Amino acid sequence: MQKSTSVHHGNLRAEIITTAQGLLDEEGIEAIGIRKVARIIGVAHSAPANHFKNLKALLTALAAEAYRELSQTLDTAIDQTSSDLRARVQCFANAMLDYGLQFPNRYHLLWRKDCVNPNDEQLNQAMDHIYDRLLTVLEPHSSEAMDIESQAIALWSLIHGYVSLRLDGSLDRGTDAISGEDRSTAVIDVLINGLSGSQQT
Amino acid sequence: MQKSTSVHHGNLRAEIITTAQGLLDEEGIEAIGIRKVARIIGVAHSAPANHFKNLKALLTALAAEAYRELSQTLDTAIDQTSSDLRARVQCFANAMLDYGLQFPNRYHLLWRKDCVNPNDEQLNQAMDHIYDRLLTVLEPHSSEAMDIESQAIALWSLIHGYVSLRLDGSLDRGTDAISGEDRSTAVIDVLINGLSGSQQT
DNA sequence: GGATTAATATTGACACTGTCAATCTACAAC
DNA sequence: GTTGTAGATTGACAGTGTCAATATTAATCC
Repeated sequence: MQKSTSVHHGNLRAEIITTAQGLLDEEGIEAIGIRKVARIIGVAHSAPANHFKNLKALLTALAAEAYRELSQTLDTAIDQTSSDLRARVQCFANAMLDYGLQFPNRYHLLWRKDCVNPNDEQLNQAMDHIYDRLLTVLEPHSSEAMDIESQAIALWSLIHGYVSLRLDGSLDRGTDAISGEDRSTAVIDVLINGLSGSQQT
Repeated sequence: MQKSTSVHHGNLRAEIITTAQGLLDEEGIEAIGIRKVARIIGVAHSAPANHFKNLKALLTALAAEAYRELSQTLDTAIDQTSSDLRARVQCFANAMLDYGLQFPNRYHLLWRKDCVNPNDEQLNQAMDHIYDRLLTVLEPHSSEAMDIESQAIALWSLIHGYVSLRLDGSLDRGTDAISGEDRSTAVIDVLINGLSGSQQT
């Protein structure tokens, strides 16, 4: 019953991830360290090696978890949405922005390909899942005038770029005449107008 | 005449930056280290401390230099452009993408706010300069229907997001039916259509 | 139940790193 | 020629990730 008495506490792996997530959220990616996590948990400095062969492996696990969270957030955001293109896209974008604002460092980790094992299975399929959701948002629109892939990439780029810029304060420079929420819908609207717009040679 | 004989070689600061840039380009940001740079140059491990009090200070200098390079690239790209909005925007976006493709790690450093002193003077004014150039691209358009700030932010977000995704291979997933160059102009076109598009309530 | 085997935690070591303090060197100005 | 100072050196300290060898626990088989 009292696992903590035993030297093998059985769920060390989970505890490592939880602790590392805490460090990530509060101090950033670079604050995560194998020895630091072990020290916080109260275990030998090399105990985590049994569960993660590398620091990179640990960070990869964190990134995979973050991807799953984001996927789930997007899934629930989309399901409850209307059949209007503008509403669907705004909903998707808002979910993405909300996640970034709530967990800035987790969001950053998603794109730190240098911290993460690029061949990781879970990670790649989580990315694919998100991209599929993106297509789900656009597909009902399905204007034959413009290829849907370019539209998807444009939307994905715009949202990711906007969230990134928001998170690292690059947009706080100019005098923001309008509030953050209005700004984000306005920015997304610019692109939505383009989605329905006429194709040009 | 032969400075190398003297213990003070006089231009150590420049040599540090050059060496660090080399490491950045070839091995990435995390490969840069004070001691490593000193070892490569052939100087004591603590010699760089006279010119950069921190590793962060060194990285900040590198980022400032990268910002200046990008600014200059954008400047020359814009000057030789027509008065057509589409052409101007495509030109701006292409210059940005080209810089990212040529120096991926320098581009990444631009957005690594955790590596860099956020209060650095040169850095901030370089960022402002780029944003001004962005407005220069859009201003002649000046449709009163939509506020130019949202347009600028949308464009900036789209370009930055697209370049980022391209650089870390996130767009290599789907079957790219069209070539990279055509894809990028198509993606930008989606947004340009939105810039001229009708404003929606 | 008792011995064996596999999983997991510990300890110690190695080669790194950034940063600080104290020292030494060489040049410049007075 | 002496002095002052910017710049380079050396040494130390507290960290880090990773590996190898050891010890301990848990599970499996006879």
